[in-house]
Amino acid sequence: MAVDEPEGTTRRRAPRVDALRNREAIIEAASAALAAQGTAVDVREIAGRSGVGMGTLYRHFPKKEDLVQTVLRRDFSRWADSARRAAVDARDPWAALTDFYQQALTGYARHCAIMENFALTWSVPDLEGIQQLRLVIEELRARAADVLRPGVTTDDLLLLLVSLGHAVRVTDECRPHLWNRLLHISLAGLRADHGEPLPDEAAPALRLP
Amino acid sequence: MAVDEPEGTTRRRAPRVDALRNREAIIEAASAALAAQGTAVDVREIAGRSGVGMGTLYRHFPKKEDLVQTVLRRDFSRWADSARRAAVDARDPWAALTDFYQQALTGYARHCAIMENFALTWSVPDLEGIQQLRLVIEELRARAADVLRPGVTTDDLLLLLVSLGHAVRVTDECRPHLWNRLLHISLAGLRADHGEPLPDEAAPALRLP
Amino acid sequence: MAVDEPEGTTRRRAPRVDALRNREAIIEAASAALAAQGTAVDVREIAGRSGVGMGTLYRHFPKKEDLVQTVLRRDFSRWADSARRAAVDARDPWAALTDFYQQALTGYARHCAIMENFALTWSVPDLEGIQQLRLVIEELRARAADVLRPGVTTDDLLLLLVSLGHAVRVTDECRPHLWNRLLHISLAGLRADHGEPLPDEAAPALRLP
Amino acid sequence: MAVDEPEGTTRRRAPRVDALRNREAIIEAASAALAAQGTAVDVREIAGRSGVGMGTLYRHFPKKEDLVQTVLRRDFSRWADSARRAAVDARDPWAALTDFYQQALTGYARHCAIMENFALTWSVPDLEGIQQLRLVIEELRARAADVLRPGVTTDDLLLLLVSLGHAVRVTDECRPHLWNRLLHISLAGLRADHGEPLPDEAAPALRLP
DNA sequence: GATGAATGAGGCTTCATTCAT
DNA sequence: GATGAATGAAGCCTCATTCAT
Repeated sequence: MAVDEPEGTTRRRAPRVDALRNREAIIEAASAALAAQGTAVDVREIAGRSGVGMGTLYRHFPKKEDLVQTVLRRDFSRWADSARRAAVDARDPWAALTDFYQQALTGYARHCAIMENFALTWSVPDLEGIQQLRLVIEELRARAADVLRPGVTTDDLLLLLVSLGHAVRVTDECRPHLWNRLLHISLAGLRADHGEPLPDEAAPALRLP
Repeated sequence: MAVDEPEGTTRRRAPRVDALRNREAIIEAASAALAAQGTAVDVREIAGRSGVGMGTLYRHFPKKEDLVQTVLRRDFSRWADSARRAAVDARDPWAALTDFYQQALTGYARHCAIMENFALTWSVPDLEGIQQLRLVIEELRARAADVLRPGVTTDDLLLLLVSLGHAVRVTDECRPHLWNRLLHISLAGLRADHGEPLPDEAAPALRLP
Repeated sequence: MAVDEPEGTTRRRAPRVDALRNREAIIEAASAALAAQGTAVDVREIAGRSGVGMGTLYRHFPKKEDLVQTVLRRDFSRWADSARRAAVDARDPWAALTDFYQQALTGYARHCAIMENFALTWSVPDLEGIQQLRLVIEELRARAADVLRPGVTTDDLLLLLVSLGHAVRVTDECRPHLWNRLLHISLAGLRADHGEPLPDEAAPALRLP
Repeated sequence: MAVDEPEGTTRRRAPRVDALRNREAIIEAASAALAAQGTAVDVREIAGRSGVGMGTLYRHFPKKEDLVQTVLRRDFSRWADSARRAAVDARDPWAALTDFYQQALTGYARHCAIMENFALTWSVPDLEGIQQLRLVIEELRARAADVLRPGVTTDDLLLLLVSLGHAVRVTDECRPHLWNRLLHISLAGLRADHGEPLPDEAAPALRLP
């Protein structure tokens, strides 16, 4: 403890440089480990990969869950961002939508833990990060309203992303491009040239047109 | 003894013939537990729920994996069967396809462990049970060929099922009918009235139409 | 229960023929299993090999230990007998002794559980069966007294048997005749042509001649 | 902290450097437990005796087998060493041999697990530790060649050790010096004053002289 | 602040023994 | 009496978390 530090103080001091570096190392290692093995990954492995001891890891993240959330928020945001950027570069609203899906699914869908987490979107709707993605999708939907089948909501588009994300994960290793066909099919289904309204969420249709 | 035995009672102290009843109890309990918690469920919990001791459970299923496989094969088959039956009753090929998805997704998609297992479809393609489902889908596809978008394969339809199954699981508790809308969208995408060919699985399209 | 059986009677009735047959089958199976795997053998395996159920086995032998003791006594006696017979046929007292060892070690030394049990000879000296063997050895010793080194006791000879039995068991599979050389060496050491007295058992010699 | 630490205390809450102390405590406890109960000893008991938790034990030795091997190698080596030292101090080659056996049998022969392990000498001849012992015995044999019965091999001497080791173990508790007499007898049999050659290992003699 | 050793609850599995038919 | 299913106490091992240095 520094000599000029007043007793009993809790003044926030700038964190040590190495503490920051450690924190980053932990997050990077955790990101890789979570991507590869999902949230079931052993904390020891993360500590090992980051080159820090267990104590250090637990100083920065008192519970495994804290670390997982931190990493997932970061990775999730990056993912959402990369997908958003793909969309803004597009030449028209429809291309924006398709490029968005393409990038989102290509980019992070193989991140095991993101997919696990993404599945929680609806059970924990205020999940940080998801709002960001919602906003992007909402805007894409608004801009593409003319070419979208009437009644398609942001939730529909979000769920489609979750759904296709799972398809990607499932086929990534053995049939790496199969999901792309599914994306085409789904996107075709989103286009405006279909007459029937979509079923009301509150009243499940037992008969399909 | 047997005649005055009230129906539906008998738990604790199960004998000879009731080995079967125990076996069924174990399978039922395991089915419920696997559906709710996936394959990570504790064997003790299954034993507890079935009302049998660990030894009994392990007499019937020497390894946890044996029990899991037995239950999954059963549940998977039932699932596939119920979906198939929904299809055969349909009034036309297209309705057969849509009813099949409707039933498949309504029926068992909330079964955690089936979904885990189903996700392995492509990495372990000879997974028992999957062939049965493939055959059903293959036939549905053949019958509906006229109304299906050209180029749609059995694998596409199978992956769509896996993909929507995930959507069901994800939204089942909080938005129980949301997936239905996604199903409509995807089915619309499968219809014949779309001009462009689907992308070749071997050559990933970087640009979507 | 037979009609003419008086109430409350405990008159020993002749055991059923099949009960006897079962008992024998259990003992035979246990003998084989114990010989091969020692007392650590699974009771289930014995029941399986004998073709009876667990309940039958436990009716005849309420504890695993009871069965083990029964079998070992039988096998031990047979062993002792076969060794004794080899001795009585010998042409002279020394040959009787050597043939006895030869037969004893050749015959049953590969019986895992007998060896385990034989090791208990001294800690449970009234072990049934051991007395029989002691008598045989005592007689052999008496008859061979002239050619035996003075002071050699029955216990010495018995311990030599236990000791060599272990050597047999240890080398039986990979060097099946090595123990025979050790037997020769030991027997040579038992002959009369050595001057020094053997150390008193009560006073451990710290210095050897 | 270190200077005022009383010697020989410290149990519970062991730190950094004391990982070594813990490791040693585990090994000591395991050595005692293995000596007393053989390799069937419960891992929990070893942990309990060492005053560490299961986790600590498994940190140092990931599998029970690892701990067992570590301890046995250590104890075996110590045993072999103590026997070797007894031999080098002897006044002549014959005394070296006898002192070696005396020490080897006195010292560690009561170590259950070493005996279990030693019994595997021939089935796993490259068992670590055994080579060390072989070398010692080989040298003793060479030096004592003049007084040894012709044809006695290192394997003979090694098997004699195993064999007598078993005798020690068997009699250790109830007749603690009985084995000493057997050792005298065997050693007498090893001396040069016997005319007949030992039987060839490959051709079992059916008739003894 | 960093380190990594220590902890112990909890998971899978085996097997001697009991019990209902 | 026979049967074999049921029982449950151990036994081995893992891993999130805490703690002394």
